[in-house]
Amino acid sequence: MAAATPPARPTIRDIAREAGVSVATVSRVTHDDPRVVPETKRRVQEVIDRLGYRPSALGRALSYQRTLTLGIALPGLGGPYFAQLIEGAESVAVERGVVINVVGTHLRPDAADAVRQLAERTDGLIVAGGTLSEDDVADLAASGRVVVVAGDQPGVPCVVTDGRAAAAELVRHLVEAHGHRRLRFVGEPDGSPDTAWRYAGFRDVLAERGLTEAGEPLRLGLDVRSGAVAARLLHDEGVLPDALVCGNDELATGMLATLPGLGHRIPTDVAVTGFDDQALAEIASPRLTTVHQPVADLGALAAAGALGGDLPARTTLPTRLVVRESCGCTQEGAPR
Amino acid sequence: MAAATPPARPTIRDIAREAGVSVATVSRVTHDDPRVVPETKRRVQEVIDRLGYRPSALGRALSYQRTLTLGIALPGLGGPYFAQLIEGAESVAVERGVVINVVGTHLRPDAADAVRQLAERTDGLIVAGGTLSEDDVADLAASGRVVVVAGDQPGVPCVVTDGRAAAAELVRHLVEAHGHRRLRFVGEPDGSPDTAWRYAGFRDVLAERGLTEAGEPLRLGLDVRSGAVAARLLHDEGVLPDALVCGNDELATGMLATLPGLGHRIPTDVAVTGFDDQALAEIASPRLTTVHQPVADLGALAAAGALGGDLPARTTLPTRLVVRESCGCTQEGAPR
DNA sequence: GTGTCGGATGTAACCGGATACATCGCGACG
DNA sequence: CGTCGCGATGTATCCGGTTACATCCGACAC
Repeated sequence: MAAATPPARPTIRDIAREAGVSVATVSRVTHDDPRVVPETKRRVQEVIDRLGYRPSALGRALSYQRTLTLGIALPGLGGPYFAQLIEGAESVAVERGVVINVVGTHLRPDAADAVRQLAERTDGLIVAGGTLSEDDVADLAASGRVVVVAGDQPGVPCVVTDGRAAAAELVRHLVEAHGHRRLRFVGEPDGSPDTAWRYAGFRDVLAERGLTEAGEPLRLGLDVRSGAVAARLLHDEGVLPDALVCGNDELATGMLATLPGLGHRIPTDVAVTGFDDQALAEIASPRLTTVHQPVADLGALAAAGALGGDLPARTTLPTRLVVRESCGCTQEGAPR
Repeated sequence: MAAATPPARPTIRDIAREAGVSVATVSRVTHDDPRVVPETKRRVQEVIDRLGYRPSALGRALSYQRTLTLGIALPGLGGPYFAQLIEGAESVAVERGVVINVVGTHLRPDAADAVRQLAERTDGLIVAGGTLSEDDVADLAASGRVVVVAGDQPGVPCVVTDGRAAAAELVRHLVEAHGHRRLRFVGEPDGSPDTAWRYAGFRDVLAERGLTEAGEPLRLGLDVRSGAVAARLLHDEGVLPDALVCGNDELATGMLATLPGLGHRIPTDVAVTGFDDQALAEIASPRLTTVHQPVADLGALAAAGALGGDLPARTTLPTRLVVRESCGCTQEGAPR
């Protein structure tokens, strides 16, 4: 039997020696350089195939001074929001022959370090809002790396949606179309800049209408489970507000799933709204009134910026209010 | 005014020159080598700080022949399953001072290539089942890379759960405890090995009991939206089976959300089961009967294997049947 | 005074590629 | 027949680190 060869990866010099040519010629063959005469090319290619040679990405990167990689740093990998962001970025990356590397930081005590590591191995970096402190991002940008923030940060190119205005539009719908006056926000404004802006928009409208919040924001995470927790919390408080404005769709879905079991009908007893317009929102019952965000477009734009170079300091993409039934509108779109 | 220095990253040689020492000394300082005399160390450190020098990860990796990075290749980044897998892996990675890089391939025409690229830059690789063809994985492993498959593949170290046995246990519950005889599988068995095993377990029990499938598998994706589609499809067929065995929780949740609206009560008219026991399963209404998988443990084990080295050819982690209400059991856990 | 030893630091090679420039060989042309 | 030009290939250097080994120097012992 053939002795199992220790699978040491051959280097370009191994190939050169074995094929009786110079490393330059091997490199030319791997780059399809037309200057190599067919016969030589064939011979080299044969050796490459036989030895299973593949140029080391590391060596290449060092020499090119480019890694052909785009980095994306996110707080966590859960949730459709980030998946969509990545998809958007991926579409651009594929076009440019670049591969995407993602890191999630929310489990890491050394988040900033992990991202720096990533930055080190990529040509450009997309940092999602809330992944790092502003200082860390600024630091990164200052160290000569191309950084784009999907979210909000002065001094660094950003791609954003106007969450504040979007939330305001949503809340205005609740107030104007449905006459709700006792509104409560669900989500942790201090948890992420996005949530903070949404909360700000929420408060804008209350102020505008001379309303007061029906209680402190319910400071919970942005996941389904937190929605269930929030529902129980509210139920235990006794009296529910007219409407619950949730930080995102998952949170809202958790409430949608839990409130009816506690005897609160939606939207009759209480209206619920989401944010993001994810797949869930359309499936939920009642279907969720929410704000559509062009998340994939954000990702694509950020990717183009991070790879291409010049992006204006700030690009704002439009959102769209999606009125379904959880706010109290009918299937046909009429209020109540 | 100081002319804005072009933010070119200083190299180790820049530091050496500026500090009046050799590159070896600089390297020693960055490694906290005790052989450097304090005074020298201080001087070098000062220059490092002043110029903002950070050793290039690329250069280091090339020299070390290690990247201190663990790669994870997944089909897509959506869905809680993969998020959990990554979390499990991350816990191990953090311990070992290794950073994780993730790539998703489902949007890439050149999936195998993208993963190879990743392999190139990492010390070990976790490939989720269904990400690549078996050939591609074998190829990768053959090229001297440490590869662990989270899923099923002969010839490569695997960490798995026994999806076939788990599915069988689930289906047996439907048949024995609830007396369901007309069962239908929802999901695309050819779509991923996991789904294939689950379908196999499903068929095992049917065969065992002399039952026949109540129709072909509904070959759909594993997401919420597909569940909604499946529900409509079934409704349009007219007569529903006794029980729907779904490929995962998301699919099941989609059905849970859609069937009632079409006039089918769950579990009275039709039982529905999921797979994976994700957060959704507990929140859904009715709460979803499903199979708990130790996904994070899988991730952790795979990471340990990919980083540490020797993992047995195949490690199987136990699953647990989680009986809730969507199968027809009552809250208290009694059948019907 | 000289030999020895050890600690601090420097020199140079190496990791795996890419590539500017040098070299070589050959046909064409004056 | 010498030379020029050009196409094919080789040589050597660089990318940014690490590190085995060499070197230098002062202290100490004899």
